[in-house]
Amino acid sequence: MSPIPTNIPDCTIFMLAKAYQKSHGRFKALLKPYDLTNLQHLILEGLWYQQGMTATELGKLLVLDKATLSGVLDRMLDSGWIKKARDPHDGRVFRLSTTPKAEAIKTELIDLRIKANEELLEGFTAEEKVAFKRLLRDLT
Amino acid sequence: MSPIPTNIPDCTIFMLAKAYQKSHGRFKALLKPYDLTNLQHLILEGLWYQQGMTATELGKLLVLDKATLSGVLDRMLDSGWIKKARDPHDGRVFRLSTTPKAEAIKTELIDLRIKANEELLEGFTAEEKVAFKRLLRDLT
DNA sequence: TAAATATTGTTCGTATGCGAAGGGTCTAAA
DNA sequence: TTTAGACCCTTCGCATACGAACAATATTTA
Repeated sequence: MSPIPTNIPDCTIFMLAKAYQKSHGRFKALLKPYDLTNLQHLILEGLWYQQGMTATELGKLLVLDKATLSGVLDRMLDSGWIKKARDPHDGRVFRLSTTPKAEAIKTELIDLRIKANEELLEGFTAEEKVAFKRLLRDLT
Repeated sequence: MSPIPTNIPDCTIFMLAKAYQKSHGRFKALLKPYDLTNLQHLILEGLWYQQGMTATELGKLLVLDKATLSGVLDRMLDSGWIKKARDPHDGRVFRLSTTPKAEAIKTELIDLRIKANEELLEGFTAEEKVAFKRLLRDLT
């Protein structure tokens, strides 16, 4: 990852995009051995947070478009990470949950995410970490 | 844009993704009247910073993959925002520059970008703005 | 100079990401 | 109970994003 030139116009949107790009790329590399994409990992974490959600609920939790979810859920179904089950009370809905294949590496993946976050912020002091996370949250 | 739930695991990568998603979406809406995407706008700003760059140089400045650039540059050529000219000294290279169509709204677009950045950070104090931008830059 | 290597840009494959349209299902109003 | 509206999911279209392979061109090396 190249460093960003310093004499360009002041643009927080751009800095945000590049900070995201960098953190995404690093975590992507960490996930590669597991044959998981960042989005697929995020969906697993979402289901570990709450099993049995519908796609709409999952989309609200993760702030993702349902059109984006539709495709990735299919691929995760094919690759055996998640299950879909029709809701007996609502024929429109699928209930989503993880499979044993996902459960088998659950703690490993969560540790990996924690470590990736720590590495991302390793250059910050404890105060800077707190401040940065608070400001980031205020942005959303 | 839905607010992010507060009781999920602490994940800066996710917060960064959502902050980027939000700023990207807002600026996207501002750019829509001009028939420009965020990436196309970014490329125009890059060329306004320095005209005559090659695609590789532009990619280094904006931290973008050459494969990503190849497609968007073609579309911007077709829609008349930029020009390509072969370098007389290096047959592999195209020199990129903006067209009069882009120059005609240059100040308007730069003002729009400045305004979008101000709106993004409008909830922050002056000190918070400085701190956030510094921490963001340190991340990259 | 000739061959090996490096650089530039394109193309392909795969995976997001989202707006819009559409079909199936549920709910509520008439 | 019929039906209009709301809700859920899928599909399509378009635009990123990037790794890998590739052709054309430069540069370096033997």
